[in-house]
Amino acid sequence: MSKRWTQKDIAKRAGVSQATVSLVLNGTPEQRHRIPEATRERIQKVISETGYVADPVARRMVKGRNNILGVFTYEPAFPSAQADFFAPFLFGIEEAAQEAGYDLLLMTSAGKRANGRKQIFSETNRLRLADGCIVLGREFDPVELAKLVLSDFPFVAIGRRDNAGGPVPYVGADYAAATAHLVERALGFGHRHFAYIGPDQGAESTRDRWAGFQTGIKDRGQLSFHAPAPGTEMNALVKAVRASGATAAFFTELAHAIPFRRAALAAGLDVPGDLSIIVLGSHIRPGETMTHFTTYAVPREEMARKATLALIARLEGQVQIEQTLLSCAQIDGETLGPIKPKSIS
Amino acid sequence: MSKRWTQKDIAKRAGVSQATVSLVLNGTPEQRHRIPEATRERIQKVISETGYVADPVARRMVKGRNNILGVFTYEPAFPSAQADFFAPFLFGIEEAAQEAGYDLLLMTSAGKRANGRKQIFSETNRLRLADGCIVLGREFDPVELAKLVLSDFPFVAIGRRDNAGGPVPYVGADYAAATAHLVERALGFGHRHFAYIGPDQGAESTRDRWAGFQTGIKDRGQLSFHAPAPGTEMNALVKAVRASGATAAFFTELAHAIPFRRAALAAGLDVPGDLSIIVLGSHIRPGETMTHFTTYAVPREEMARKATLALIARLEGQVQIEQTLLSCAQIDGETLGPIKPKSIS
DNA sequence: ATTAACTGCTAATTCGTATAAGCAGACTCC
DNA sequence: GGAGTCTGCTTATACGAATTAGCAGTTAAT
Repeated sequence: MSKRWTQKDIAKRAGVSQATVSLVLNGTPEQRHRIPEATRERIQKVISETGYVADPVARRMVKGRNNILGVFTYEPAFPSAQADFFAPFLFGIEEAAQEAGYDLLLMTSAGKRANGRKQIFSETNRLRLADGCIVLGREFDPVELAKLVLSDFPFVAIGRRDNAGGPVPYVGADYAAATAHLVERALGFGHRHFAYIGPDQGAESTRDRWAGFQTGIKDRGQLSFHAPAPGTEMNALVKAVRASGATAAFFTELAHAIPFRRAALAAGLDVPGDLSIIVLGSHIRPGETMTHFTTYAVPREEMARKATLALIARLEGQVQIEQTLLSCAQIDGETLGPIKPKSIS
Repeated sequence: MSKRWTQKDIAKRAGVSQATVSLVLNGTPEQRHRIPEATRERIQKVISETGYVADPVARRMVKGRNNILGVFTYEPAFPSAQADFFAPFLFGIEEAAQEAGYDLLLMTSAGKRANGRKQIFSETNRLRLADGCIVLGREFDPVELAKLVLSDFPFVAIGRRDNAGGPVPYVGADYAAATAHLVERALGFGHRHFAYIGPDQGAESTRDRWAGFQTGIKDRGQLSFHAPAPGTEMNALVKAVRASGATAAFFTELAHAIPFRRAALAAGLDVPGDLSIIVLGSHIRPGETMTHFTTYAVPREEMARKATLALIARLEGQVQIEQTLLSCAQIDGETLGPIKPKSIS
């Protein structure tokens, strides 16, 4: 059990003052130059004997900087259910942070309030241990976000965020454009009647998808069916969609599209011949389903990397607030195609 | 841009001294009792007006504790290739830390030396920001580990570790027992001649597997073929294994077993009828290969959770060093079975 | 011979908070 | 009416390193 050495201890053992030790360790070249080789060596010897390492906390007190990026996730990040959603973000953040020489502080324990959600601002808030932070999560509390914007604490959100008492710096995915593009393709295949299974309000990403869908349709097609969430009965949903006359169904959740397709096939329908299925981004690994749905890929790692770089840029002097949307790669899949002639009623 | 408020600022605005503010915030009930309601309210009002939050760094300077667990990974954790290996550990750590109210400091940027590996002890080492740490990685540098053991810094390793100038606290997987058990099953199916494709030395986990294999075989079977690493030519490897007379091939890497099986099938062999294939744990998702190999599951999340709890126990007073091995669940798979009669030469 | 510059350090202060010690005034008690 | 207690604070110090200012003693320059 070696004790925890301080500079004072080192100084005593080397027969110098604490300040000298500090100078040897961190002095500018000119300052160092004024300390003769012999003294420096003596101090270094004591340091390596003792294994002394400067206390980063004290260091940060003086310097005001830590080279630590905080990562705050609104939803608990790790319960494995969420893992596939959060992991790519974490990986991206980690990669960028590592390259820039920052460590990551995962604020997993942050205060929770009555409703079970975490909050950034609480008495036990340790955000400030970090130099800045990345904020991550599907839905943000607008009040907290506004507070964060007001504070001088540098942060960047992953995912587009509405203004919250000021512009929010973010790096997001361009759900709107990607969704509109899928609609465009469906139109190209002759589809005119659409179903949309998923919410049209809530988090920004949700609204962006809806908005992109609307834009895509414009006056060239029409929404025949809309359900914010699928009922428990997929067969009923398939029937309802068919009854509406829709030939292409857009899902916000892959998790819903999978059983829907299964039910459609079971009902003797051809996908996409009778009914096209389009998924608006997702976080389930493609490998886990056999079917290749037509969708787009949300560039999560890239978003995280860019967000981290943007945060670091802010920390290192950039004042301007960045708002970036990255485009999503289209994934062709096999669930969107032209309508089989006989299928047109 | 609100400035960064300190207790001094709050005190000034409330017309009291800094100490009073601190007392209101953290005083014992008796101390608080001595400050009248009116003053307390005045201070609280200023605090909520300004959004003041105590600087966790200064706090930690005084209190010496941080409620932060460091996570040090020897290999870079995230480049996606490694992701499937590290992610379960991280998830387990996160879960346990969150429950206990600790934040996580991922020391991703830790010093790298010439050979590209990271090291714990470097001048920029920020380990001490955390109260203790989890050390993670396939191979540890024994010198560093010894230093860590000698220092008074509390840590727990994930994965069994040899003594390093003293017992190393760890939570590991019982590779030896799990491997021995697989051999046992192979023996039960009548196999007597074995091939082992994988190293017999290196990291502890590697040696444990090899040791378990040896124990399993004892004098009831024999090692007919051994290659520390498969050559690039799988067809050649299949031939060599067959030529040796081995009927069951043990692989330390799923990544090698997959092409090996493919080559075996291509050569007209039946798996497991002619040749059984056994994998000794792996970190590739089962979903990513169609074949269900006979193997065992390394309980990574569980290991991480237990290690985190052990670390917290140490931080909170437990002196005794824990060394725990968790058993691995057997996965039956379909690549181990009895030898087809006609296959016996 | 005086000033200037250089050498080799040290003393003192700072960062923001927690906390022990203490002080002045009011009140109580015998 | 003096001691003792309680109230409502304040002052001072510590935590560990970084940093600025500066102090002796020596050497060089004019």
